[in-house]
Amino acid sequence: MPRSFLVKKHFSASKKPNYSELESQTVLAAPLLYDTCPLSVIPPPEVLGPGAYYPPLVWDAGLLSSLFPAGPGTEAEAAGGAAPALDLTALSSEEDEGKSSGPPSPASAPAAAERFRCAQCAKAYSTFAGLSKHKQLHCDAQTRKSFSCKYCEKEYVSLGALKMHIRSHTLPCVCKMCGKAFSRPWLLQGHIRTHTGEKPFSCTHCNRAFADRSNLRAHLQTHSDVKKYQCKTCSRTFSRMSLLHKHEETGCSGTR
DNA sequence: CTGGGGAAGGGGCCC
DNA sequence: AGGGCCCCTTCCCCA
Repeated sequence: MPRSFLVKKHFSASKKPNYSELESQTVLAAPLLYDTCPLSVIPPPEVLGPGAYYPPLVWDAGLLSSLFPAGPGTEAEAAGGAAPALDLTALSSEEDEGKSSGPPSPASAPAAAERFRCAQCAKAYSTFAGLSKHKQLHCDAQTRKSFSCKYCEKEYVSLGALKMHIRSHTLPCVCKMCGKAFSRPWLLQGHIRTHTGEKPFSCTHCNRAFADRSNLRAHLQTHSDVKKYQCKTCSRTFSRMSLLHKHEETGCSGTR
């Protein structure tokens, strides 16, 4: 399971997840002002999973210092494993899947892009911030106490990570034109383009314009004879991974 | 049925 | 540390 689309299609009545609880909250009941999107929505305590918490940790101002007693990024504390391990292996493996932009192989020689390496899983990062976030979201979560989301089974080691996740439930960024809500401001920006018709990303081959850069990137594949995604069986190439998956699922004949 | 476009979600990285 | 952007990925719909 590569990803869980926690807030997917909640505006479709037929496929709407159980967000009755969320919809009763002030975040979504607020005026539909996309330009007043609260960028740092701190969920009220009742939003967070009560049973899954370690109460003294939750809203304590000294929380982070308690999580990182020796300062963030200390390899020793990461490898210490003093706290009881949590079964977040599924989450970790999920996160590692399909990340072609991930760090280089741990086996390779140290390089500029590998200056910061996770002591637990050996993943390397070019910046300390990258390593720090990785540890907070994944590896440290296996050895530290965690913050659990009330709405789903996800657990995070830091309040910041949990806050970011909870936004996918609270959807603080609301479009004032249609009322649709999003977890992040830039998602809302992209959505607003569907109203304004703005398409800032143009194809240099056919001048077709797109509102989303990723969609342009996918479109560019259609201009290429040899496309990015190739079937290992028949060598046929596809412009999108989803098309390759379809091809494989329907049974590659091995020809063509 | 297949390919392509539109829309959206989430993690990683940079500032 | 947090915000914003980038990138990848997925799902849905339509021609």
